[in-house]
Amino acid sequence: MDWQDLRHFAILARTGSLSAAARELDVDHATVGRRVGALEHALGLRLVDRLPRRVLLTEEGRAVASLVASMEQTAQLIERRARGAGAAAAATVRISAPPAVAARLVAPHVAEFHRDHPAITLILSGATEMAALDRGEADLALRLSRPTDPDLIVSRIGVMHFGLYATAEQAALPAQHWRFIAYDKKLDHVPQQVWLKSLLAGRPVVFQASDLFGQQEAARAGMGAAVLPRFIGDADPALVRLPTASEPPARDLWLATYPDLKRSPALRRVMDFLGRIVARACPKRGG
Amino acid sequence: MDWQDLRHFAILARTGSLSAAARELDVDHATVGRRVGALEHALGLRLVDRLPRRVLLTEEGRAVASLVASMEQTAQLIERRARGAGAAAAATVRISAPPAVAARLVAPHVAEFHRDHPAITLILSGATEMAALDRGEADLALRLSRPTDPDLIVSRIGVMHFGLYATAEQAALPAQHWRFIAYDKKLDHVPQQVWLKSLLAGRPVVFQASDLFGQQEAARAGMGAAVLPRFIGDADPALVRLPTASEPPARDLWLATYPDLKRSPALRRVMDFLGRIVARACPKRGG
DNA sequence: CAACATATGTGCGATAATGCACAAATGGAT
DNA sequence: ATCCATTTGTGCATTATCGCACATATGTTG
Repeated sequence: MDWQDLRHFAILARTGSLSAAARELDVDHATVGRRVGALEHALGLRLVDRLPRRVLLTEEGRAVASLVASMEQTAQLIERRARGAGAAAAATVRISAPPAVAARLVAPHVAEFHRDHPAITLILSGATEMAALDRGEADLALRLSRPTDPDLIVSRIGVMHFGLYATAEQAALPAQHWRFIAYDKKLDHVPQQVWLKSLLAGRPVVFQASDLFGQQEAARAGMGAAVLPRFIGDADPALVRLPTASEPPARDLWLATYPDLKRSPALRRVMDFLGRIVARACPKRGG
Repeated sequence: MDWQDLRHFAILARTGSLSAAARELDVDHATVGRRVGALEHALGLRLVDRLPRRVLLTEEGRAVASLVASMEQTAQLIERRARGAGAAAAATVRISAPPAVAARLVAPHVAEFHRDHPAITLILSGATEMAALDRGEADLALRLSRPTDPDLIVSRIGVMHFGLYATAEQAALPAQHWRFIAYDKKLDHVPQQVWLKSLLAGRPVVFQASDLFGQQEAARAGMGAAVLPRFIGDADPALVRLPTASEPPARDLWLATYPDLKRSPALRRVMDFLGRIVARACPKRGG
């Protein structure tokens, strides 16, 4: 007797129709019908009378349904216990992410994570090298380039979109008077920098900063226009997004960890949390 | 969460190894491994530590195992209740079979059936027409020709083998002195009769009977050789089987009933019983 | 009374699960 | 110390299951 057949029957007994049970189980109504038929065959009993638009339980069906309901309660207990086992586990999880992502994307949400998982301590550090995982300095790494180490479990969890931002005052100037803020030369290969250079059209870079925060602060001070991730630029009330002649770049966000670490319930909770906030701030589709 | 994964885990928890659980479930050890792995993934927990020659439950595994044990008990209760529902059902089941099959194949075993299912009353009648089902005179029909009514559920449950039988005294006579016992002319189309006629080679039919019993009694009385089903001829100590120039015929045994009748637990019990005794007396292979 | 939404039933192709065969490792027996 | 029986793990071919599309029927609504 296949217990999954019992599960389908339990849901059918509760909902009264193959279609409703199918929706709850997220399978096809045909599957529910076949599964319950298989159960009837295995038990040698008729559990349901099939009518054109609903099913009725037979007397035997009601008897089995009351037994299988206790199995359903136990299964739900197992699932709750599994969730509890994860949440209750005291653990420390160390996250490494590019500084801007760490400070502006992750850090603002750690309070809500802590509220839901008080026993898990997060340690967040800003870094861009993959070595953070290798050196044992982090359990999870968020990165803008796909990690290539074959021993890592890697998943693409979002897309970072960019825009060009300045104060409203700067934005009101004629476009040929716009000034720009860039990274220094060692980051000339970075897609955002490449894009910024393509926009210059003879207009000057008046400030160079080695990190995004400096660029953002300079833009807020009216120095000029800077390329910022949308989740930063759109959230800053002092800045507006400028129109641009070409589409801004988009960069995938990757999450990497080691397989044995992934077995840890605490780490999985953190991965789920990062997946959710990245999905909100950096959706895979559209900007 | 797939309840069948839970079932595999329940057995693994009880037996301590993938191989032992596989034997109990009658599946491959690889299947048990995959199923338990799927459960671990669904729950986000590690339930077992896999060692080279055994598995150990983790602390979480022990917790889940104690919960799933109650599901196992409930499932066993459901199965026992299903068997009880079948066995306890008071019912009358009417069987129609060719007379020889009814009297010599089925009747000798009804005592054992009754012992196992005291609440089911069997009514056995000898008939060869399919109309017995149509007229509502029988619930189950055993037949030597495949029933063709599309509304019937039909299954081939055995093969009746035949032989030529006579007393040892008759058998000791020179073959050219052998005499034969046949059906009367109206059964000339029946395969056994066709075969018998093919064996005559100028030797006489000295007795004709309209039924098998008369033929068997005449053969026992030394009148000559008769074609009998093996399960009759081999079981008669007064008769021996004669060598023949050609292979005897074999006829399929078919069991037929109506679909709604088949849902009856009592009828299924009887069908199982008939299937077993026919399989023993008239196996599908070899003679 | 007609139309429509939703139910169950079924055949078939695609996908997932299983069994099989093999490899590697281990613990007990000799 | 060696050998053997039995374990777990894995790739691949085969088989079973599922989803999909369609048919039919029905109950509710306009």
